[in-house]
Amino acid sequence: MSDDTSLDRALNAIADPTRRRILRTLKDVTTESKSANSKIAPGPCLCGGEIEDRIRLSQPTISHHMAILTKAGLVEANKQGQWRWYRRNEKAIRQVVKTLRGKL
Amino acid sequence: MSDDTSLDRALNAIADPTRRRILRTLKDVTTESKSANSKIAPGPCLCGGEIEDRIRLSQPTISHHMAILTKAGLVEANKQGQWRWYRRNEKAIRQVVKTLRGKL
DNA sequence: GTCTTATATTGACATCCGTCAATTTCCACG
DNA sequence: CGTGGAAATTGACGGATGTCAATATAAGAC
Repeated sequence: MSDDTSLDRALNAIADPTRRRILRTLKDVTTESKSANSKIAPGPCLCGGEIEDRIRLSQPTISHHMAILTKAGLVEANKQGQWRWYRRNEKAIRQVVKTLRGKL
Repeated sequence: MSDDTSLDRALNAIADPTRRRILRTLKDVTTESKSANSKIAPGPCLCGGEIEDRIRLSQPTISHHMAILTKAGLVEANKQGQWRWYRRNEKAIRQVVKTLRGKL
């Protein structure tokens, strides 16, 4: 996949406010140390339902956005049983900013 | 205008490939030292017609994109007679990258 | 197997967006 | 004035996009 397409996808993903909220939510959980109400809690991850709870949009909508963020490489998904744990791909996110600084 | 709206507008502007081409075209002219075929050439600027020539899209389309880029603050427009000279707003562009690094 | 829960997919809807042709506005110059 | 060129605006069109309800799929628990 060409680098241009990659930047395209990343920028498209980032341009949507809801998806930026999701990325931010995924980041906050890192320092938040999710405990009680968390369903399993394998580190700085959130599953779809938890994201749904925090973003307050329908489950299909969240699923849709997570697919876009994943395809853009900005988050990684880890399937574990019936859950999918989402984690930010910090390296990819930094790379977008870096590429932007050069290509803009 | 809120900072969030500002980032929103900037990201929206940047997310479109054509507008990124325009920004890049505007940057290239800086080192290109436009001479012969240039109509007036007041420094590192391009007028609408010149951008139209290089991007190869219709005049209304270019005008549309320039309005979006200008509203986002990424380019500045300087009206001079019947021409409008467009220049990159380097400070604003750097600011977007910086804000992104923090807010993403 | 059946039930329950988590996620994905489908289909529909309204809205937004990029593009162009046609027209209008603005402005310099005879 | 009027003419001509540059840019903005309008209107239309097709395509993409965000959202949800309904349904389907997957997978653990009983």
